[in-house]
Amino acid sequence: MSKEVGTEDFLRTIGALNDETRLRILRFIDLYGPVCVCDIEAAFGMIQSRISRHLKILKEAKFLTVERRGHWAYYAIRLPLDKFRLDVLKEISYLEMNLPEFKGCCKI
Amino acid sequence: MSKEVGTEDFLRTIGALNDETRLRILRFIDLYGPVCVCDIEAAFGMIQSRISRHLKILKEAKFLTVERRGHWAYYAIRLPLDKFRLDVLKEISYLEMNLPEFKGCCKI
DNA sequence: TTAGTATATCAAGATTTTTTGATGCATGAA
DNA sequence: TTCATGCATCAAAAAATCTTGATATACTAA
Repeated sequence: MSKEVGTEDFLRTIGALNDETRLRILRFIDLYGPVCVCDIEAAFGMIQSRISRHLKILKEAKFLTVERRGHWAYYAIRLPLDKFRLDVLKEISYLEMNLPEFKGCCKI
Repeated sequence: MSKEVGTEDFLRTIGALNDETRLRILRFIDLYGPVCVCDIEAAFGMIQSRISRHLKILKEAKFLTVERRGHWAYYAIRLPLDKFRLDVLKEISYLEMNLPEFKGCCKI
């Protein structure tokens, strides 16, 4: 961040973090690298539209990027990440949260 | 932060930041040192119950402390601030926000 | 005591956000 | 083509948050 100008971007970033599900998804992706939506869906036991929405919010807040490959959309931590978002990710890594296991679900 | 355990504290911290008015109040207090509620009320042109509520949220998120002196309650940045909250305050200091002027309103 | 001021809190309405289920759009296989 | 799958998006209900006005508390001065 830092070179951003208005409060709007900052609020979008903060708003993206203001939800426990999104924190868990963010940490999950941070840990398990690029994953597709169905991986998250399966791991978290949540319906697809819900996951999809949270991913969109995290993407718009510039924490994530998507890359589409065939059927699948792979979400990953956006690189490079600015200092503030890195600080946030580190802070999240310290949190005691119950994260689901990762088991790849996509048959590629 | 960092030594905090659950996501609850983190979410309280993030939630406190997830409001433009609170960002402005936080920056205002960061700039103008300990101020009383009526100072903020006067500067921001908002009613007292609204300011009071936001101050409470910022205090519960450990950004602020209160010290009561006679009629007045002086709010200040909590010291010492942990690294994450310091990072946040610095990030907020970069934001282009329109902050009201400070004019002490309390006749002590 | 009484009155006035600064602040906190409550309840109700307004606004925003989250969740769900339905639908639509691609892609790739048959 | 046709069909199934992965994902995005929409609308409506549910839940959370913000704002306001009213009221309560606590302190001070007269």
